[in-house]
Amino acid sequence: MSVIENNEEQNDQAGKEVVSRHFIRQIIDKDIAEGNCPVVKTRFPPEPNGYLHIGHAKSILLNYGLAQEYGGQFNLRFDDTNPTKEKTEFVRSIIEDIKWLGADWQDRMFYASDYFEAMYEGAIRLIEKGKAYVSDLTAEEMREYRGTLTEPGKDDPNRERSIADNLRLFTEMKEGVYRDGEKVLRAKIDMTSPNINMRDPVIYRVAHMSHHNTGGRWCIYPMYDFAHPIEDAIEGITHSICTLEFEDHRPLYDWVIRELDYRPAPKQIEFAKLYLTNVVTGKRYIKRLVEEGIVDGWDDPRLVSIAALRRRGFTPESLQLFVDLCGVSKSNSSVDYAMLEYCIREDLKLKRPRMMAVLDPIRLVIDNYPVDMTEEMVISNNMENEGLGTRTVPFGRELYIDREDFMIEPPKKYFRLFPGNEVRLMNAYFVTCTGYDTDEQGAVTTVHCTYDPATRSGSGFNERKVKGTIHWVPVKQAVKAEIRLYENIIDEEKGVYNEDGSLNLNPNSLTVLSECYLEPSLATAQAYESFQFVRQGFFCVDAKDSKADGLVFNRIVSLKSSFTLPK
RNA sequence: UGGGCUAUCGCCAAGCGGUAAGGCACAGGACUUUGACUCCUGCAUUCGCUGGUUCAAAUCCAGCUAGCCCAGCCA
Repeated sequence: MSVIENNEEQNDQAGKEVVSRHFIRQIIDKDIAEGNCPVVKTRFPPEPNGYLHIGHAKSILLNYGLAQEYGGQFNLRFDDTNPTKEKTEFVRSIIEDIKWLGADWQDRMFYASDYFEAMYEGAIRLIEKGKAYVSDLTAEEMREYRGTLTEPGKDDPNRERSIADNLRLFTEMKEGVYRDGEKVLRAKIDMTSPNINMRDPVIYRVAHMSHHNTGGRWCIYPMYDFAHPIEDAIEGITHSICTLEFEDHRPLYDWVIRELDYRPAPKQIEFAKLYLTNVVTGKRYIKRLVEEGIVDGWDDPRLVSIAALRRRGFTPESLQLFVDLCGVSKSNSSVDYAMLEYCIREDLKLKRPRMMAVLDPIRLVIDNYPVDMTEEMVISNNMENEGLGTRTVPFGRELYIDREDFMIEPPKKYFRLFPGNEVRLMNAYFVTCTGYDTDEQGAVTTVHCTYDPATRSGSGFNERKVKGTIHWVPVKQAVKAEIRLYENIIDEEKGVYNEDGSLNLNPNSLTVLSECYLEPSLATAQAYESFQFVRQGFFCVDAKDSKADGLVFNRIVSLKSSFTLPK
């Protein structure tokens, strides 16, 4: 007896989903267990110098998710310490994107520039401790003194300047006595360090420029390596999560925290960026695509900026699923786009109505159907989710069907319409093909059929079965629309880059179908609204180009298919 | 010829000394008013390589190899 019970218990254990804990969670678990961290505080610190893309989404959702999971706090902080690159336009778009993703910073949205005073005071303290000095070196000289990856650097001629002189000079820097580049403040660490970041890094520079947030109040600005740890410390961030390329900066991060005696010390943790295979995220490449008119903006549905994904029809939930499936680690990796496609299909599958739309129309005439008759077919919006209700679609003698659903001479295993074959018109009747018309070029224009009134959907007809079911739209009530089909903007066969560094573009990345017909209930579809078009894929109303009297849909993703026409 | 990091299935990724989770992709099959969904089934005798320690190694040690990052007054 006890053996059986024991087994059942083990089965229960095995049945529980084992969620593996990635390395960052393990670090936090340990910090909490050791009492180093009463509340977990994370942050997402974008520089407002561009649009967010899917890589940022991983970081946002990671930081926010961790705060949620541990009952802590998540801050949004604009890391705006370099006025030469930053614009308020980008803070606007970043806020919009993060909100849309669902990461909630509540009332904690900050600017690094809000802390300029504290940073300035920190710099003064460093100078007073003899840990920072003003340098007269030019940028070129600085580079020469720094040494190389394999050779140590040389001490700055100004390295032993007196504290009093440094204080005076730094104050003059702040007061605008010096031109851009004329003087900088350096941390005094170790010019022979094997880690180049520790070779007396510049921590303040002069820049006479208006800042998007502080305007003309400052003409000296702190460098990232000095500013970031201070920002984190001021906000009480416990775990400062960044990407791998900052690993070498951690000693400097820790140095700043230690020298300025910030407690408790925030901990920098690095993880691998998210890369998608055959996808471009580089700013300068996208800028070129926009300038050359190859895409219609940073939110072109073929791109992977958050705005583009939103416009294409991706949902926040699908991106959350995606980053969850990708995991968090320290190995550089590149995730298949197929994984993203899986996630959006998975999310939309039960949430969206399944409608009929004909992308490449030909006419189907039911010759034995009364000329003036119309039937109202009541159709379930989603057979797998009855909660989505029903709608009505008019059915008549003349319909549009997709060109692909008829062949004069079908290959083997083709079970759609061809002369003599019977198929089901989805949610309507069985029809049998009796003939077809062609134009002068021999292209099929109309397919002729007869229908069997006994076979109406829902009637319980059970005498015979058909192998094929095709979708249709009534000619008279159809809504005309434009549908845009997308492929990867990169030619996947050739890889992302040419030898000269240019992009390998796929000339077929956009296909515009201008004569598509939708069932009438789609006439009122609103921007960003999405649907399954049965047997074809998921589609979303384009927020930029769609009009009430000229609907435009983007194909988000096709349905999977194990059938391809032999060409 | 410096320093830092990484290496487990086609792609992600668990694993933390006790004998290779899971997902995506793919391939078969069942079901089907979406050639979809769902459901079954299959998919690493092996963990970059070579040695060593151990009763036992993907896990520990040593030595190699490969890839990524660093010489901004960018972040």
